[in-house]
Amino acid sequence: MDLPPLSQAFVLHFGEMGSRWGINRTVGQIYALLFISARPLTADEITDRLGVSRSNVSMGLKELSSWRLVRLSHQPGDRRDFYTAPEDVWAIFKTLAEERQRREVDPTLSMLRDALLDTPDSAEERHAQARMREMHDLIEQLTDWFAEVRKLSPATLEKLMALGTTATKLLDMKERLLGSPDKTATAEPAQEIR
Amino acid sequence: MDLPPLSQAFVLHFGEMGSRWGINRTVGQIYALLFISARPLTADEITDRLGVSRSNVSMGLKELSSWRLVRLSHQPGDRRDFYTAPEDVWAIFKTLAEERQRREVDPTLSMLRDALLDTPDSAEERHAQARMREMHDLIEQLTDWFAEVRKLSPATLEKLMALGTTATKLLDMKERLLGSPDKTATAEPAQEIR
DNA sequence: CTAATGTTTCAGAAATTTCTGAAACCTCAG
DNA sequence: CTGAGGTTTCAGAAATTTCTGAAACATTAG
Repeated sequence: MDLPPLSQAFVLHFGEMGSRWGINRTVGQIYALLFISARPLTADEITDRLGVSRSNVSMGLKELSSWRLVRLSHQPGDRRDFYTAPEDVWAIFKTLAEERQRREVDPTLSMLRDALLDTPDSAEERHAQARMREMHDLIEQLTDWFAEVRKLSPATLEKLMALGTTATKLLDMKERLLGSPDKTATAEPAQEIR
Repeated sequence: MDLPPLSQAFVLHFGEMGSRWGINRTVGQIYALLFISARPLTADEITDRLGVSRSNVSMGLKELSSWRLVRLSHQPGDRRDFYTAPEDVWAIFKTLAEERQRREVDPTLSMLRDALLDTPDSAEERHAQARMREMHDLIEQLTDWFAEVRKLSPATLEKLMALGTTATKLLDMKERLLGSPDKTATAEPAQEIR
């Protein structure tokens, strides 16, 4: 690997973390390299800098494209493909969240939905199905919420996050202001913190 | 594998998804089985029901313990260990979020912090470091926010989530009500949606 | 102490995933 | 059409991860 120290540390770390993440070492390294690069890189440049095989890089880039984490660009008078990581770190995070949703959550949700349509044929199965319903409802709720959050602009999102602990106070405030709890407050008001 | 149809479908699905998740098939299956089980199970019962080796189950349970996703219990006059998945799906989700934070995010954050302390020795490295700072700041912000959110009671959390898109309106309301933006609104007010 | 009953560890077998080099495959300029 | 410049595919090699059975290691009842 042929990189200056800071960059090298970053790239190596992403390679290692890759495995905890479900992407492989090379893919992690390619992404890291693109992320910190000041300009678009060709597949060959990536190959040289990382010291892995050309085909490995080609597959890695394909994988990253399928995650929509790299963009392709071209330069006049050059027909090679140049790759970039998107500038906006917020956008990157959103993309990541969307893709993980699609790959890791949606299939489970759909399996659960199917399971909930079936008729359990024993007491045990009845209990199992009840648990599945709990899980399904939680996941669905989280999913919907994240989808809403992802729609917010970075600026709004930052404000919302900056609120942090204030969130509760804000909720209280809302309830006081709007008077009777609306559909958003169907949870039992007297419920204690568990 | 010796399970009624609904349960089997659930367990198999979790086994498969396991790989997308960074846990292995057996661990996924063990957890799924415990999750839908109406009563605590012994390691041997798990072994029989899943049809995998006893040692594999032992290791799987150890792994799940390290994730704090199973609890140990005992029954009078029996010295075997009985395992359960926590009842509360919200608690499960929180645990999962905390562990992933610890294993997947914290190491990166600490690497980034180190990198930001170094002095870049070229223009390229300077740019790389700037990108790392962007990433660091985003991750830190998200991390802090999630930590706050995790502190909320399930009830509050549900209310907050039920708000969904209303959040923005609520924010506006708050700013109107409280007049001048406080420390929670340091983001430039005029900033546009990108 | 010894048996019985239970759990964990570990080295190697099996399975899976990743990586490579070579060949196949574009696409376009001339 | 041809060949230069580029990318992708693919079968097998290499590496990693998972799984197993056997042995080691508790713990407690008698």
